[in-house]
Amino acid sequence: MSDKREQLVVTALGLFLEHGYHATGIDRIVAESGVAKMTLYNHFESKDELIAAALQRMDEQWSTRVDTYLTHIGGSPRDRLLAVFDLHTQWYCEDDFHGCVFLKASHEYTDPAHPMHAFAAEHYQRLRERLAGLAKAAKAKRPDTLARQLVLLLIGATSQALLDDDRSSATQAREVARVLIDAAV
Amino acid sequence: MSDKREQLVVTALGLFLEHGYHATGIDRIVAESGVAKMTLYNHFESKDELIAAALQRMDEQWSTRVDTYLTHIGGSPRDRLLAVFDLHTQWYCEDDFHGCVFLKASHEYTDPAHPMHAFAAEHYQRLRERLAGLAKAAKAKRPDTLARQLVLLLIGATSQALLDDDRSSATQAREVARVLIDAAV
DNA sequence: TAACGTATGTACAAATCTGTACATCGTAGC
DNA sequence: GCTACGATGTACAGATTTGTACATACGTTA
Repeated sequence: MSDKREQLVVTALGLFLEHGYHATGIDRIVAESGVAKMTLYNHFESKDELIAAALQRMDEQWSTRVDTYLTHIGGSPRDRLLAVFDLHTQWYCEDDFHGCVFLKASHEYTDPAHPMHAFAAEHYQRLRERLAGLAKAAKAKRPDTLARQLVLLLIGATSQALLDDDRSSATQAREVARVLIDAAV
Repeated sequence: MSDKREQLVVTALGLFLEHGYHATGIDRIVAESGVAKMTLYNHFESKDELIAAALQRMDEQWSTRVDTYLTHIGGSPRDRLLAVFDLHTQWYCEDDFHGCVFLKASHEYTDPAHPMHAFAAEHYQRLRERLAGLAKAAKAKRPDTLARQLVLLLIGATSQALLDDDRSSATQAREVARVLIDAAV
Protein backbone atom coordinates (compact mmCIF):
# COMPACT_ATOMS: atom_id res chain seq x y z
CA MET A 1 0.00 0.00 0.00
CA SER A 2 2.57 2.56 -1.20
CA ASP A 3 -0.23 4.71 -2.61
CA LYS A 4 0.63 7.52 -0.21
CA ARG A 5 4.27 7.56 -1.19
CA GLU A 6 3.26 7.86 -4.83
CA GLN A 7 0.93 10.75 -4.05
CA LEU A 8 3.69 12.52 -2.13
CA VAL A 9 6.24 12.22 -4.93
CA VAL A 10 3.79 13.38 -7.59
CA THR A 11 2.61 16.36 -5.56
CA ALA A 12 6.14 17.33 -4.57
CA LEU A 13 7.35 17.10 -8.16
CA GLY A 14 4.66 19.53 -9.29
CA LEU A 15 5.41 22.00 -6.52
CA PHE A 16 9.17 21.79 -7.02
CA LEU A 17 8.67 22.47 -10.71
CA GLU A 18 6.49 25.50 -10.20
CA HIS A 19 8.10 27.07 -7.16
CA GLY A 20 11.52 25.50 -6.80
CA TYR A 21 13.04 23.35 -4.08
CA HIS A 22 13.82 25.90 -1.40
CA ALA A 23 10.56 27.78 -1.81
CA THR A 24 8.45 24.64 -1.42
CA GLY A 25 7.84 23.74 2.21
CA ILE A 26 7.02 20.36 3.66
CA ASP A 27 3.76 21.68 5.06
CA ARG A 28 2.53 22.66 1.61
CA ILE A 29 3.48 19.30 0.13
CA VAL A 30 1.63 17.59 2.93
CA ALA A 31 -1.43 19.81 2.59
CA GLU A 32 -1.74 19.52 -1.18
CA SER A 33 -1.05 15.80 -1.27
CA GLY A 34 -3.69 15.10 1.37
CA VAL A 35 -1.29 12.96 3.35
CA ALA A 36 -0.33 13.29 7.00
CA LYS A 37 3.07 14.74 7.77
CA MET A 38 4.04 11.69 9.77
CA THR A 39 3.32 9.53 6.73
CA LEU A 40 5.80 11.60 4.77
CA TYR A 41 8.50 11.10 7.38
CA ASN A 42 7.55 7.45 7.51
CA HIS A 43 8.40 7.05 3.82
CA PHE A 44 11.28 9.55 3.60
CA GLU A 45 14.01 10.35 6.07
CA SER A 46 14.13 14.02 5.16
CA LYS A 47 13.03 16.61 2.63
CA ASP A 48 16.23 16.04 0.69
CA GLU A 49 15.35 12.38 0.30
CA LEU A 50 11.94 13.35 -1.04
CA ILE A 51 13.60 15.68 -3.54
CA ALA A 52 15.94 12.88 -4.59
CA ALA A 53 12.99 10.53 -5.05
CA ALA A 54 11.20 13.15 -7.14
CA LEU A 55 14.23 13.62 -9.39
CA GLN A 56 14.63 9.87 -9.72
CA ARG A 57 11.01 9.54 -10.72
CA MET A 58 11.22 12.32 -13.31
CA ASP A 59 14.35 10.72 -14.74
CA GLU A 60 12.57 7.39 -15.23
CA GLN A 61 9.47 9.13 -16.57
CA TRP A 62 11.49 10.95 -19.23
CA SER A 63 13.43 7.85 -20.13
CA THR A 64 10.28 5.90 -20.92
CA ARG A 65 8.66 8.90 -22.58
CA VAL A 66 11.56 9.29 -25.00
CA ASP A 67 11.60 5.53 -25.57
CA THR A 68 7.94 5.20 -26.40
CA TYR A 69 7.91 8.34 -28.54
CA LEU A 70 10.92 7.29 -30.61
CA THR A 71 9.71 3.73 -31.16
CA HIS A 72 6.24 5.03 -32.06
CA ILE A 73 7.73 7.52 -34.54
CA GLY A 74 10.04 5.03 -36.16
CA GLY A 75 11.82 6.27 -39.27
CA SER A 76 15.53 6.67 -39.88
CA PRO A 77 18.03 7.54 -37.12
CA ARG A 78 18.14 11.06 -38.57
CA ASP A 79 14.36 11.34 -38.33
CA ARG A 80 14.46 10.15 -34.73
CA LEU A 81 17.17 12.66 -33.82
CA LEU A 82 14.89 15.41 -35.09
CA ALA A 83 11.84 13.86 -33.44
CA VAL A 84 13.41 14.49 -30.02
CA PHE A 85 12.87 18.19 -30.69
CA ASP A 86 9.23 17.56 -31.58
CA LEU A 87 8.81 15.76 -28.28
CA HIS A 88 10.17 18.83 -26.53
CA THR A 89 7.67 21.02 -28.36
CA GLN A 90 4.92 18.77 -27.02
CA TRP A 91 6.36 19.19 -23.55
CA TYR A 92 6.52 22.98 -23.70
CA CYS A 93 2.88 23.10 -24.81
CA GLU A 94 1.64 21.32 -21.71
CA ASP A 95 -0.32 23.52 -19.34
CA ASP A 96 1.87 22.71 -16.35
CA PHE A 97 5.19 23.38 -18.07
CA HIS A 98 7.44 25.28 -15.71
CA GLY A 99 10.87 24.34 -16.98
CA CYS A 100 13.08 21.37 -16.26
CA VAL A 101 13.55 20.01 -12.74
CA PHE A 102 17.14 19.09 -13.51
CA LEU A 103 18.19 22.48 -14.83
CA LYS A 104 16.35 23.94 -11.87
CA ALA A 105 18.34 21.70 -9.54
CA SER A 106 21.64 22.85 -11.06
CA HIS A 107 20.61 26.46 -10.48
CA GLU A 108 19.50 25.99 -6.87
CA TYR A 109 22.39 23.69 -5.94
CA THR A 110 25.28 25.19 -7.85
CA ASP A 111 27.94 23.02 -6.24
CA PRO A 112 28.66 20.27 -8.79
CA ALA A 113 29.41 17.88 -5.93
CA HIS A 114 25.94 18.28 -4.45
CA PRO A 115 23.91 15.08 -4.95
CA MET A 116 21.01 16.91 -6.57
CA HIS A 117 23.30 18.75 -8.99
CA ALA A 118 25.24 15.59 -9.78
CA PHE A 119 22.09 13.61 -10.51
CA ALA A 120 20.86 16.38 -12.81
CA ALA A 121 24.13 16.27 -14.73
CA GLU A 122 23.85 12.49 -15.02
CA HIS A 123 20.33 12.79 -16.39
CA TYR A 124 21.51 14.92 -19.29
CA GLN A 125 24.55 12.70 -19.71
CA ARG A 126 22.20 9.79 -20.29
CA LEU A 127 20.30 11.78 -22.89
CA ARG A 128 23.60 12.69 -24.52
CA GLU A 129 24.62 9.04 -24.77
CA ARG A 130 21.29 8.07 -26.25
CA LEU A 131 21.58 10.77 -28.90
CA ALA A 132 25.16 9.71 -29.59
CA GLY A 133 23.87 6.22 -30.31
CA LEU A 134 21.36 7.61 -32.79
CA ALA A 135 24.04 9.85 -34.32
CA LYS A 136 26.28 6.86 -34.79
CA ALA A 137 23.42 4.95 -36.43
CA ALA A 138 22.89 7.98 -38.67
CA LYS A 139 26.53 7.63 -39.74
CA ALA A 140 27.57 11.00 -38.39
CA LYS A 141 31.27 11.67 -38.72
CA ARG A 142 31.72 12.64 -35.06
CA PRO A 143 28.63 11.28 -33.27
CA ASP A 144 29.76 12.37 -29.80
CA THR A 145 30.35 15.93 -30.92
CA LEU A 146 26.97 16.03 -32.65
CA ALA A 147 25.25 14.64 -29.57
CA ARG A 148 26.86 17.30 -27.41
CA GLN A 149 25.68 20.00 -29.78
CA LEU A 150 22.14 18.63 -29.84
CA VAL A 151 21.91 18.45 -26.06
CA LEU A 152 23.16 22.03 -25.85
CA LEU A 153 20.37 23.00 -28.22
CA LEU A 154 17.77 21.14 -26.15
CA ILE A 155 18.95 22.74 -22.93
CA GLY A 156 18.91 26.14 -24.60
CA ALA A 157 15.43 25.56 -25.97
CA THR A 158 14.08 24.45 -22.60
CA SER A 159 15.64 27.38 -20.74
CA GLN A 160 14.38 29.82 -23.33
CA ALA A 161 10.89 28.31 -23.33
CA LEU A 162 10.70 29.03 -19.62
CA LEU A 163 12.36 32.43 -19.79
CA ASP A 164 10.35 33.82 -22.69
CA ASP A 165 7.21 31.71 -22.24
CA ASP A 166 8.00 30.65 -25.79
CA ARG A 167 6.61 27.30 -26.89
CA SER A 168 8.25 27.54 -30.30
CA SER A 169 11.84 27.46 -29.11
CA ALA A 170 12.12 23.73 -29.76
CA THR A 171 11.12 24.10 -33.42
CA GLN A 172 13.64 26.91 -33.66
CA ALA A 173 16.29 24.61 -32.17
CA ARG A 174 15.12 21.85 -34.51
CA GLU A 175 16.00 24.00 -37.51
CA VAL A 176 19.51 24.45 -36.19
CA ALA A 177 19.72 20.74 -35.43
CA ARG A 178 18.72 19.87 -38.99
CA VAL A 179 21.56 21.98 -40.36
CA LEU A 180 24.03 20.36 -37.96
CA ILE A 181 22.89 16.82 -38.65
CA ASP A 182 22.95 17.22 -42.41
CA ALA A 183 26.40 18.77 -42.20
CA ALA A 184 27.67 15.94 -39.99
CA VAL A 185 26.76 12.91 -42.11
CA MET B 1 27.99 58.21 0.97
CA SER B 2 26.18 55.30 -0.71
CA ASP B 3 29.15 53.05 -0.12
CA LYS B 4 27.11 50.72 2.06
CA ARG B 5 24.42 50.32 -0.55
CA GLU B 6 27.07 49.35 -3.07
CA GLN B 7 28.55 46.80 -0.69
CA LEU B 8 25.12 45.31 -0.04
CA VAL B 9 24.29 44.91 -3.73
CA VAL B 10 27.66 43.36 -4.55
CA THR B 11 27.51 40.92 -1.64
CA ALA B 12 23.90 40.00 -2.33
CA LEU B 13 24.64 39.41 -6.01
CA GLY B 14 27.39 36.96 -5.15
CA LEU B 15 25.24 35.07 -2.68
CA PHE B 16 22.23 34.97 -5.00
CA LEU B 17 24.45 33.59 -7.74
CA GLU B 18 25.92 30.85 -5.61
CA HIS B 19 22.94 29.83 -3.50
CA GLY B 20 19.87 31.27 -5.21
CA TYR B 21 17.34 33.83 -4.09
CA HIS B 22 15.19 31.85 -1.69
CA ALA B 23 18.14 30.10 -0.05
CA THR B 24 19.95 33.35 0.69
CA GLY B 25 18.75 34.99 3.89
CA ILE B 26 18.95 38.64 4.83
CA ASP B 27 21.04 37.81 7.88
CA ARG B 28 23.74 36.22 5.77
CA ILE B 29 23.83 39.14 3.34
CA VAL B 30 24.16 41.49 6.28
CA ALA B 31 26.86 39.41 7.95
CA GLU B 32 29.00 38.94 4.82
CA SER B 33 28.66 42.53 3.66
CA GLY B 34 29.69 43.88 7.06
CA VAL B 35 26.72 46.24 7.10
CA ALA B 36 24.09 46.61 9.80
CA LYS B 37 20.69 45.17 9.09
CA MET B 38 19.02 48.50 9.69
CA THR B 39 21.26 50.03 7.04
CA LEU B 40 19.96 47.49 4.58
CA TYR B 41 16.36 48.36 5.38
CA ASN B 42 17.31 52.00 5.21
CA HIS B 43 18.38 51.60 1.59
CA PHE B 44 15.86 48.97 0.50
CA GLU B 45 12.23 48.54 1.44
CA SER B 46 12.39 44.77 1.33
CA LYS B 47 14.43 41.78 0.24
CA ASP B 48 12.62 41.79 -3.09
CA GLU B 49 13.79 45.33 -3.73
CA LEU B 50 17.36 44.29 -3.00
CA ILE B 51 17.00 41.43 -5.46
CA ALA B 52 15.64 43.83 -8.06
CA ALA B 53 18.56 46.19 -7.48
CA ALA B 54 21.00 43.30 -7.83
CA LEU B 55 19.44 42.23 -11.13
CA GLN B 56 19.47 45.81 -12.36
CA ARG B 57 23.12 46.12 -11.52
CA MET B 58 24.06 42.87 -13.23
CA ASP B 59 22.13 43.97 -16.31
CA GLU B 60 24.10 47.22 -16.52
CA GLN B 61 27.36 45.42 -15.78
CA TRP B 62 26.81 43.01 -18.67
CA SER B 63 25.74 45.76 -21.00
CA THR B 64 28.98 47.69 -20.52
CA ARG B 65 31.05 44.50 -20.50
CA VAL B 66 29.69 43.48 -23.90
CA ASP B 67 30.13 47.03 -25.17
CA THR B 68 33.76 47.39 -24.15
CA TYR B 69 34.65 43.89 -25.30
CA LEU B 70 33.13 44.32 -28.75
CA THR B 71 34.63 47.77 -29.35
CA HIS B 72 38.00 46.49 -28.13
CA ILE B 73 37.81 43.48 -30.45
CA GLY B 74 36.73 45.48 -33.47
CA GLY B 75 36.64 43.52 -36.71
CA SER B 76 33.72 42.80 -38.97
CA PRO B 77 30.15 42.38 -37.69
CA ARG B 78 30.57 38.64 -38.27
CA ASP B 79 33.71 38.62 -36.14
CA ARG B 80 31.93 40.50 -33.40
CA LEU B 81 28.99 38.09 -33.44
CA LEU B 82 31.45 35.27 -32.84
CA ALA B 83 33.36 37.29 -30.25
CA VAL B 84 30.28 37.26 -28.01
CA PHE B 85 30.88 33.55 -27.57
CA ASP B 86 34.52 34.18 -26.65
CA LEU B 87 33.36 36.63 -24.02
CA HIS B 88 31.16 33.90 -22.58
CA THR B 89 34.11 31.53 -22.45
CA GLN B 90 35.96 34.16 -20.43
CA TRP B 91 32.98 34.36 -18.11
CA TYR B 92 32.70 30.61 -17.54
CA CYS B 93 36.39 30.48 -16.66
CA GLU B 94 36.05 32.91 -13.78
CA ASP B 95 36.44 31.34 -10.37
CA ASP B 96 33.12 32.60 -9.08
CA PHE B 97 31.06 31.42 -12.03
CA HIS B 98 27.82 29.92 -10.77
CA GLY B 99 25.52 30.40 -13.73
CA CYS B 100 23.41 33.34 -14.81
CA VAL B 101 21.34 35.33 -12.33
CA PHE B 102 18.65 35.89 -14.95
CA LEU B 103 18.21 32.25 -15.89
CA LYS B 104 18.26 31.52 -12.18
CA ALA B 105 15.51 34.07 -11.65
CA SER B 106 13.33 32.47 -14.32
CA HIS B 107 13.74 29.11 -12.59
CA GLU B 108 12.95 30.34 -9.09
CA TYR B 109 10.11 32.62 -10.19
CA THR B 110 8.46 30.61 -12.94
CA ASP B 111 5.48 32.93 -13.30
CA PRO B 112 6.28 35.08 -16.37
CA ALA B 113 4.33 37.94 -14.81
CA HIS B 114 6.59 38.04 -11.77
CA PRO B 115 8.78 41.18 -11.84
CA MET B 116 12.00 39.21 -11.41
CA HIS B 117 11.11 36.82 -14.21
CA ALA B 118 9.98 39.64 -16.48
CA PHE B 119 13.18 41.58 -15.94
CA ALA B 120 15.23 38.49 -16.73
CA ALA B 121 13.34 38.03 -19.99
CA GLU B 122 13.93 41.69 -20.86
CA HIS B 123 17.65 41.30 -20.23
CA TYR B 124 17.93 38.58 -22.83
CA GLN B 125 15.62 40.48 -25.15
CA ARG B 126 18.10 43.36 -25.08
CA LEU B 127 20.93 40.98 -25.91
CA ARG B 128 18.82 39.58 -28.74
CA GLU B 129 18.26 43.03 -30.19
CA ARG B 130 21.92 43.87 -30.00
CA LEU B 131 22.84 40.68 -31.84
CA ALA B 132 20.12 41.39 -34.40
CA GLY B 133 21.79 44.72 -35.09
CA LEU B 134 25.11 43.01 -35.67
CA ALA B 135 23.43 40.36 -37.81
CA LYS B 136 21.86 43.07 -39.93
CA ALA B 137 25.26 44.75 -40.29
CA ALA B 138 26.67 41.38 -41.32
CA LYS B 139 24.05 41.31 -44.08
CA ALA B 140 22.30 38.22 -42.78
CA LYS B 141 19.22 37.30 -44.75
CA ARG B 142 16.97 37.08 -41.68
CA PRO B 143 18.85 38.92 -38.93
CA ASP B 144 16.10 38.51 -36.31
CA THR B 145 15.95 34.75 -36.84
CA LEU B 146 19.72 34.50 -36.62
CA ALA B 147 19.79 36.57 -33.44
CA ARG B 148 17.17 34.31 -31.87
CA GLN B 149 19.23 31.27 -32.74
CA LEU B 150 22.40 32.78 -31.33
CA VAL B 151 20.74 33.72 -28.04
CA LEU B 152 19.36 30.21 -27.76
CA LEU B 153 22.90 28.92 -28.19
CA LEU B 154 24.24 31.30 -25.54
CA ILE B 155 21.53 30.33 -23.07
CA GLY B 156 22.20 26.67 -23.77
CA ALA B 157 25.94 27.15 -23.34
CA THR B 158 25.51 28.98 -20.04
CA SER B 159 23.08 26.41 -18.65
CA GLN B 160 25.32 23.57 -19.72
CA ALA B 161 28.43 25.23 -18.32
CA LEU B 162 26.72 25.29 -14.94
CA LEU B 163 25.19 21.84 -15.20
CA ASP B 164 28.30 19.99 -16.39
CA ASP B 165 30.91 22.31 -14.89
CA ASP B 166 32.05 22.61 -18.50
CA ARG B 167 33.98 25.74 -19.43
CA SER B 168 34.20 24.73 -23.06
CA SER B 169 30.51 24.85 -23.83
CA ALA B 170 30.80 28.35 -25.28
CA THR B 171 33.43 27.31 -27.81
CA GLN B 172 31.23 24.39 -28.69
CA ALA B 173 28.32 26.77 -29.20
CA ARG B 174 30.62 29.07 -31.17
CA GLU B 175 31.23 26.32 -33.68
CA VAL B 176 27.49 25.95 -34.21
CA ALA B 177 27.14 29.72 -34.44
CA ARG B 178 29.80 29.91 -37.12
CA VAL B 179 27.91 27.41 -39.24
CA LEU B 180 24.67 29.34 -38.78
CA ILE B 181 26.19 32.73 -39.52
CA ASP B 182 27.98 31.57 -42.64
CA ALA B 183 24.79 29.92 -43.86
CA ALA B 184 22.74 33.05 -43.19
CA VAL B 185 24.76 35.64 -45.15
C1' DT C 1 -10.91 -11.84 19.26
C1' DA C 2 -6.15 -10.26 19.44
C1' DA C 3 -2.19 -8.35 17.36
C1' DC C 4 0.20 -5.70 14.13
C1' DG C 5 1.42 -2.22 10.67
C1' DT C 6 0.14 1.93 8.60
C1' DA C 7 -2.10 6.41 8.59
C1' DT C 8 -3.87 10.33 11.15
C1' DG C 9 -4.18 14.79 13.76
C1' DT C 10 -2.51 17.74 17.01
C1' DA C 11 0.80 19.76 19.44
C1' DC C 12 5.26 20.98 19.89
C1' DA C 13 10.62 21.83 19.69
C1' DA C 14 14.27 24.30 17.74
C1' DA C 15 15.96 26.88 14.28
C1' DT C 16 15.49 30.38 10.86
C1' DC C 17 13.01 33.75 8.18
C1' DT C 18 11.76 38.90 7.24
C1' DG C 19 11.21 43.07 9.22
C1' DT C 20 11.03 46.51 13.32
C1' DA C 21 12.08 49.22 17.74
C1' DC C 22 15.21 51.77 20.05
C1' DA C 23 19.12 53.71 22.15
C1' DT C 24 23.79 54.93 20.88
C1' DC C 25 27.83 56.19 18.22
C1' DG C 26 30.50 58.86 14.71
C1' DT C 27 31.08 62.22 11.42
C1' DA C 28 30.23 66.19 8.39
C1' DG C 29 28.50 70.82 7.85
C1' DC C 30 27.26 75.15 10.00
C1' DG D 1 30.75 73.47 19.89
C1' DC D 2 26.16 72.19 17.96
C1' DT D 3 23.02 70.04 15.00
C1' DA D 4 21.59 66.66 11.79
C1' DC D 5 21.90 62.41 9.78
C1' DG D 6 23.46 58.01 8.56
C1' DA D 7 25.25 53.70 10.58
C1' DT D 8 25.40 50.49 14.41
C1' DG D 9 24.16 46.71 17.71
C1' DT D 10 20.94 44.42 20.25
C1' DA D 11 16.79 42.72 21.11
C1' DC D 12 12.63 41.33 19.60
C1' DA D 13 8.01 40.28 17.08
C1' DG D 14 5.63 37.25 14.22
C1' DA D 15 5.65 34.02 10.89
C1' DT D 16 7.56 29.90 8.88
C1' DT D 17 10.97 26.24 8.50
C1' DT D 18 12.16 21.04 9.27
C1' DG D 19 11.41 17.39 12.06
C1' DT D 20 9.42 14.86 16.34
C1' DA D 21 6.19 13.03 20.18
C1' DC D 22 2.21 10.82 21.18
C1' DA D 23 -2.32 9.16 21.46
C1' DT D 24 -5.75 7.46 18.33
C1' DA D 25 -8.06 5.11 14.49
C1' DC D 26 -8.49 1.82 10.68
C1' DG D 27 -7.88 -2.50 8.24
C1' DT D 28 -5.79 -6.90 7.64
C1' DT D 29 -4.22 -11.16 9.29
C1' DA D 30 -3.59 -14.76 12.48
